[in-house]
Amino acid sequence: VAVTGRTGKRAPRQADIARLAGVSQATVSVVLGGRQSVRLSATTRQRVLDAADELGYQPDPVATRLASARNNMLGLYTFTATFPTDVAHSYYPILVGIEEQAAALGQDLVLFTGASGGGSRARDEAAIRRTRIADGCLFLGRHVPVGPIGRLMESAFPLVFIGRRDELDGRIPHVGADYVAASAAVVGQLVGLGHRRIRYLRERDDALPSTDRERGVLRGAADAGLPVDDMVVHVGPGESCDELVATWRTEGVTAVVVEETDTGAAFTALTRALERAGLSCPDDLSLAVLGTPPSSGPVPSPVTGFEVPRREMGRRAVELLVELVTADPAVDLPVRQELLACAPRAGGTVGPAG
Amino acid sequence: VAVTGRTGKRAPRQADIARLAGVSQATVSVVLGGRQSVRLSATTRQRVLDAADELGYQPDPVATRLASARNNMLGLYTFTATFPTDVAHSYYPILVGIEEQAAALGQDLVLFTGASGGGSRARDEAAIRRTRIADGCLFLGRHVPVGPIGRLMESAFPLVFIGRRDELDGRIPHVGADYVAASAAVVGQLVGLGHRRIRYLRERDDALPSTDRERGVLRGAADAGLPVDDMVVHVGPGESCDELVATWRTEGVTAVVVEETDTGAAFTALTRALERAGLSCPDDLSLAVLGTPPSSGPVPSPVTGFEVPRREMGRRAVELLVELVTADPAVDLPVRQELLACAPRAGGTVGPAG
DNA sequence: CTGAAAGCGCTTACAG
DNA sequence: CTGAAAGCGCTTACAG
Repeated sequence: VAVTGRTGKRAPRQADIARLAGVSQATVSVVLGGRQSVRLSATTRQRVLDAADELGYQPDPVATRLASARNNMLGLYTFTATFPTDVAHSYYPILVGIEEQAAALGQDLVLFTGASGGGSRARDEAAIRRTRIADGCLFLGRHVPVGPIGRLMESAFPLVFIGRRDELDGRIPHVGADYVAASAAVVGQLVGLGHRRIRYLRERDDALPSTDRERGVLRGAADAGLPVDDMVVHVGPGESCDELVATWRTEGVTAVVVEETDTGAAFTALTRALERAGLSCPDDLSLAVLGTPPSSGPVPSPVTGFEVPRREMGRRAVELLVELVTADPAVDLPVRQELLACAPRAGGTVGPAG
Repeated sequence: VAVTGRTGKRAPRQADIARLAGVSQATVSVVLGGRQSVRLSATTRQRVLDAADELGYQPDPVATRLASARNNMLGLYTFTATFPTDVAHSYYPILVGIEEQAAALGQDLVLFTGASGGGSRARDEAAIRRTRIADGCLFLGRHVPVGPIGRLMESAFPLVFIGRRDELDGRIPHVGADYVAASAAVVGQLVGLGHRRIRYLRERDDALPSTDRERGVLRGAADAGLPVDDMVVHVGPGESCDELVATWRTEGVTAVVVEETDTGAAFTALTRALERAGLSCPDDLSLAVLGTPPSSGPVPSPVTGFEVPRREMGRRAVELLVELVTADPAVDLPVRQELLACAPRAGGTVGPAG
């Protein structure tokens, strides 16, 4: 009844193989599926294999998936454009890691672009629901639409977030970076060099990567017995840091730690202000950045701080997702959540306290 | 009989809506599919819509696809890793364009990583066959496996190559760059500045982007009445250009045009040799490059030449592919092949002939 | 105007 | 050891 939809030669199906080999279509499925649970005579098996080979058979992944088997496709859902034009430096290494590991594990990747439209709630819901076409899905973005994601998790659809998440009672599987430890270590390093008056500059946007870094900084300061009350300073989008820098000079601040985000706004604002004030690092002020700045601009490169292991995060997320996908659905796995260490970057912008 | 395969709450199906609205599942399909060919009473339609809304229905993309409708998924098959670590500069803008346009047209993207394995013929065949999971597929790479691609085309599977192709009797749909015209224009520019002794340096690997550039260079030279016999010079991978540069000096060569490829090998070899020889551009020698070099290295930036419109190629390829996918299969479209113009880049490495 | 049926190409219990 | 049947969740002619 249904129409082929296209002219041209049809791709061979299991039914074609069955006809050629003189067996039933179900037998073909068993042979090609490589299921040992069912035992077939070697000759039957070989006849099927030969017929499949002769016809150049390739299974239809859509049908395979609908029949509840696996697809070998992993989804990647980004809450913004997957290939950002201006923040390529941030996502790209993650994508490289994802593709690398997906290829290694024989998984194709579905990029769900639905989110890019910046759509309504209903569109988001539909877009997220659509990830089901894959065996499982990776999610990447600063914020989580808890409704749709919760429903996906309820239905036991395998998913892994890239970046730590604490929504949904902390049950969201993820691979993140240990910003807390890395940030605390940066402060520890400064303290070790004799710095006592340290400021932490961050953007206003509250997302976990930001609050984790702040927690780390405060922990590092507290561990060293430093006063913490006036340590954290915010800078809004588009704001200048000129006044802040001037204030710090009068306060005797010797080191500044700055947040690094996708946009790099805080870092850029700070380095511009330092340049305008004619201050150089580390001579006039020690500077550390909690991540990898897009380019150090006026400040000597590399800037002291740490590396976010983006590529490894991508790779590891794929590994975890494949584990979830291939796991026996009967057994309940513990929620998979991992934080990867951030390697320190020595850099040249930190020196002993004056 | 079949098992759900997963624990957890099932997502609502059309059958659930039908039960709730008191209609048949097929009617639900008609309503939600928005088909005007079938006319339904407004009340029935509304009841179905309400029920769908109440259940939070989202169609199963896999089932939709299997039932021979469209999928809104476009494939992207690269004959190497999709996200190259070292040649990111070359593919990335294409990917950006692809994603941009795919998102604009509501298409998801399937990245087929099968090729990355560097597999056998059979693996290639399987990997390429697998692209059928999408409504159509984009192909990206220097070489074409004509067998599998030919079979795909025979079956009327919509596909578009990025980059000009002349295989399969020139019937492969593609979006390329007009290297011939752009390369001829570069030579024309040099001639206009009085250069008569010009050399063209290229790599040995023969692919269409290389031969098109060479054709353009030779055409530009021929149009200007320049002798063409000793114009083209090859450099192998890893070879130095030191001797070439020395020879050119004795031959009175005043301008060199160099090929630009993914690896940038020829350009890099040449600029290193120029540096070692202590030659500067454009004072000692005019230099033009047929593309956008990864970074100009020792040579002043930007280098005179042209821009490959990679992002536009990606965008346009998606547009063409969607046209093919949505075309009425009954009517035969002409083979879609387009060459995009390369914008000239003035640069600062070309001057009047000494 | 609406519903029952067949089919997309597979997998998987189940019956011989 | 092998085959017939049901089912995955849809779409689409076709019959009422």
